[in-house]
Amino acid sequence: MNSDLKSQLDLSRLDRSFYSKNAVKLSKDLLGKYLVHSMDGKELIGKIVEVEAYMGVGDKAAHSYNGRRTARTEVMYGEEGHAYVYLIYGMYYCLNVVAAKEGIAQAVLIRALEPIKGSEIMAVYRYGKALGELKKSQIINLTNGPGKLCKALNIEKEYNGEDLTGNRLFICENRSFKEEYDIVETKRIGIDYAQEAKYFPWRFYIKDNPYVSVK
DNA sequence: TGGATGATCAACT
DNA sequence: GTTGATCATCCAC
Repeated sequence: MNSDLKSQLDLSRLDRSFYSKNAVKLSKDLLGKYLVHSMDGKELIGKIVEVEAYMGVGDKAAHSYNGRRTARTEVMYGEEGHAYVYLIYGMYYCLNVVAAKEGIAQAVLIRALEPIKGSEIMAVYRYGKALGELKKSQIINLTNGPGKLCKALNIEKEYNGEDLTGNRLFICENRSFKEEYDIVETKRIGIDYAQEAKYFPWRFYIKDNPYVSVK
C-alpha cells in the first residue's frame, strides 16, 4: 500500500446484478475489486488478486459436485452475492463469493488479496504483532492465500451467508481510476482428488502481482 | 528452494 | 476411520 493509492480510493459497492453470472465469469470480474471488512468503524481493505471458480454440479472439485447439498454447502444454493465461508483442514477458513442464480450452486474462492488499508490491524489478527514488528516475509504472507486472508481480515464462521451487498463485509470497485493488468488463467490449487477437473483452467490471477499465492 | 509432516475438525464412508 | 478448495515448520540439498 502507498499513500497515493489510499488517497485515490473512491469505493462504490457492487450490486446484486454483478454476481448474477457463472463462477468463471464472476472470477475474472472480481479481480482488481476491493474486499472490505468494516468493523467498529475501522475498515480492512484488500484488493482481490487471485481467485478460483467452482462450477457446481459438473465440477468434481466443487463442494456442490453432483448436487451435493448439506448444511455446509447450503448457502451456495441460495441468492448470489452472499459469502460462503467454510472451515478447511480443521484449521483455517476460506471465503467464497456465491455466483449465479438461486438454485445453482457455484462460487468463487478468494485466494489472495493485496492489502490496501488496515495493514496494521491485519498484522495483529494474523500474527498477534504490530505491523512494524513483522519481517518482510511476514508482510507478503499477510494475505497471499485463502486461509491467510481470512485470518488477516478476521473472517470466520459467523460470516457464512453474509450478504456482500450489505454493510459488514462487502465488495467494491474503485471509481477513481481504471487499473490496467493482464489476467493469467491456470489450474486450480489443492484439488488432486478431482480427476480431470484438476486440470481445468479455472484459477485466475493478476499477472506480476506479488501477493498471488502460487505463480 | 523444495519436499515431508503435523495441526485439527466437519463431512462423508 | 479417512479425507480435505491450507499453512507453518523442519530438514535436506
